[in-house]
Amino acid sequence: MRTAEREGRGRVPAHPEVGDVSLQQVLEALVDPVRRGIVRELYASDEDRACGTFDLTVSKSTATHHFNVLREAGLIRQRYVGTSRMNTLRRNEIEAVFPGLLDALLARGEA
Amino acid sequence: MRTAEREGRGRVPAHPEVGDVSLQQVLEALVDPVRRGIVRELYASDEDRACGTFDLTVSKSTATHHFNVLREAGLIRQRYVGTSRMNTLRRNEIEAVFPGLLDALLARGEA
DNA sequence: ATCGAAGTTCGATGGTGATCATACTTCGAT
DNA sequence: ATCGAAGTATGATCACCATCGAACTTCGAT
Repeated sequence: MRTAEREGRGRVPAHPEVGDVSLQQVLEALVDPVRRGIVRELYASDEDRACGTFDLTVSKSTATHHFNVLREAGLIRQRYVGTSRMNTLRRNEIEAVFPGLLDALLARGEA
Repeated sequence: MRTAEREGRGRVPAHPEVGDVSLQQVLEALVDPVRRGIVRELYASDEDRACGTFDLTVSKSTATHHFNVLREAGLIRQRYVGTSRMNTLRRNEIEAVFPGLLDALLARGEA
């Protein structure tokens, strides 16, 4: 198999199993308001979203950093489509491992 | 009224309304594993607990700092009894403002 | 009135993480 | 084959925060 490891540009980035991620890591990911904003947008839209389509207040390189942190915490799944990197919330997996967490964090309209 | 402001040593420390605390502040309080351990013990015991009775891995001065952070985030209530400072979880108030949050964070046996 | 127990206060320190600019890569479109 | 758009990599900077020790305060008990 050759194509399985590639999709778009470069290697497919590492996506841990949500069950292998510690609560500590998840909280460290979600304590940042920019990242919580990303998760909130994904939670609301329920569609693939390219990194560039988010309403972010930080530079592109910082945005890349935040998306990486979210992916490594098992919160989002990323894949390439052309030059765009599409993002989805791993909602069901998160709910299975951390039941109620996303709802509790996103319930209020807060950033 | 004179005694209302005093109870045990010094002034009664400031306890914000939970509704006035931002989710950001609550998360910043709960992202620290030592503080989450304190909350977990309070959640399990459901009784007043003196600071010194907790199973903490840090020095006394650091412990004081952590309890202060939790109080200022609206998560615990503190009062003096003799030289001891007793702590309770503000469970109902937290549940009213951030429903499901404590359960989601403390569900797993994780620190 | 003394002593110890329980916390507090006060700097100092060290590590971590968010941020940015710059340079670079990769892809699609022309 | 070139160009621009979308992101990535890298290195630097900066602020914040957890941590500690040492000195201090306050209270109850003797």
